Amino acid sequence: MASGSGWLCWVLPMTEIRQNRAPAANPDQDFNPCAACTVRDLSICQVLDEPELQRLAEIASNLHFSPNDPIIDEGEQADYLFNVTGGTVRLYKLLPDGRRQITGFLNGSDFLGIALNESYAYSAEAIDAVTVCRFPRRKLEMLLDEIPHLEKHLLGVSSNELVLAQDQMVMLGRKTAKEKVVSFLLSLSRRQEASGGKASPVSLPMTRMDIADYLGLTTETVSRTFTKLKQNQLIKLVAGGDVVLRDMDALEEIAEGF
Amino acid sequence: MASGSGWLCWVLPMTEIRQNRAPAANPDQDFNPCAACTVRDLSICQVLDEPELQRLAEIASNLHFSPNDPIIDEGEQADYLFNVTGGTVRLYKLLPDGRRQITGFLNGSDFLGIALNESYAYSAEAIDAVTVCRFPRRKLEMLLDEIPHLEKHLLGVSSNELVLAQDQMVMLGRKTAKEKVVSFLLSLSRRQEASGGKASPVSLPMTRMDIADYLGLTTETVSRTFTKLKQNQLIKLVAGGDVVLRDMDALEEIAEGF
DNA sequence: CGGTGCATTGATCAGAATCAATGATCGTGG
DNA sequence: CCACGATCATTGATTCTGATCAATGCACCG
Repeated sequence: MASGSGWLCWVLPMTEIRQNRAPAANPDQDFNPCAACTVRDLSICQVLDEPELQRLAEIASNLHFSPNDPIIDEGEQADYLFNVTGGTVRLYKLLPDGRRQITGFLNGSDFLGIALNESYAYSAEAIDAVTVCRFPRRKLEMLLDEIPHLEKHLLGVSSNELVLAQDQMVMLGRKTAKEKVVSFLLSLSRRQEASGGKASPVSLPMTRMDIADYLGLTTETVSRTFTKLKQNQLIKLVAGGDVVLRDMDALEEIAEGF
Repeated sequence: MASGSGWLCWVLPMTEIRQNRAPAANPDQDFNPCAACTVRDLSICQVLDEPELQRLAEIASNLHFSPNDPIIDEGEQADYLFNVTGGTVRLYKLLPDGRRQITGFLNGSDFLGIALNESYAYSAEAIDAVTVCRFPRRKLEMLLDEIPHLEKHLLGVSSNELVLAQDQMVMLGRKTAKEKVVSFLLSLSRRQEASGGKASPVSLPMTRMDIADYLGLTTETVSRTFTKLKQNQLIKLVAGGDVVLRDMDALEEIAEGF
């Protein structure tokens, strides 16, 4: 989910993060929307120079979605790739009887649709108000041929996702409910930090049901686990559904099963 | 998870082996190996022409491992990439208290090490007698720059792995023990077919413990589930630990949770 | 206000884990 | 060649974590 780490080499020139640009307003193709992009230096665009960015802008459109809007449907023809520029997205797969597994949450600067198959391997929905940058797949592929270091970067992103997927497997297959919930909170915390925020009040835009379907649990178990963590002074729930992590070290140990 | 499509071809050896860790690893005889490669047409070598193949052969070494030999260790410096050319490999991650999650089984033509940062994200061990083709990472990186379509192919392989990883998450998070075991047998079956074999007597080189650690179960539960499937005439255990799938359609339905 | 989601808490149940014993298979050495 | 030990698989008895069933609480919004 987190983009950024390189594969064969670190292609990322870690320019400092410019946080204060205004969000892209209603975008049209008559100016370069990337210039105003708030996640540009965190996303795949960080490896592009001005002319390249211009090329990309020409094939991109900005879209936004309201809570629970579908963004892509599993099995649907994969005509577009996306870059999330704001809000939070859930990716999931369903079993025929309705059981759901959420495979990841995306937010600002995450790339969506990297699976370059004919059809999408999972569904994606907006959790809150979401903005994305959308690229027609065919055009992006052509662009990739012209910008080899972009392709290399995508390979890095992809291989990083693979590492995260394996952590996720350990979590789903071998951790207890408590360890799962704590791991989840810590991963959100690290993610917030990585994108320039604070580690501690972790924001939880998703519902308990989303969390449960991500962790392979039920809402009740997630809720009970939160309650126990509160009782143990390890977390605190505050306004807006945010969670304060009160003892990072203790939480880290719990997450790894010590 | 049968880590997807194969990658680099069975390019061999000649370079002397700098044996840093792997036991029982001997270089093969020095003839041009690609000609005799059994997995070449299944691997990424299908996109290479003769000169390119030659370049690859020059940087490759052939190694083999005995059952339970370590191939790579999680956290170790990732100096090499591998292509499995024979036998079966288990990939796994451990929690500090020893709980193990197997994230995939690799065999002929599978690539090992694609999810790669500076250090390996998981450990790998030989399950049975394993042969691999090993590439120094630095040299392979240089080669990638010269062969762009190899890099593109790699992105495809990587994104395919991601799709498989997501199926694995559904399995671990939302399937019952029975569904897990049946899904596992079917994935092995499909894999055998894809590499030119028969769908039905599925060969199981790994132990019940390996299967359990792959499915997020215990050996006892795996064993009991096999027994129940036998009783229901859905499978039959035959000599050599092979499993006959007696009713594909019924098994497919069970695996998807209908 | 009253309704509609969502979250929390409680009581009970069930599926898989754990604890424990027995069987089967295989490799080794006497 | 057989006996022994070691490893792995199977089966049984019991426990326990997390699921299920059910009710209540809470906040937001028309």
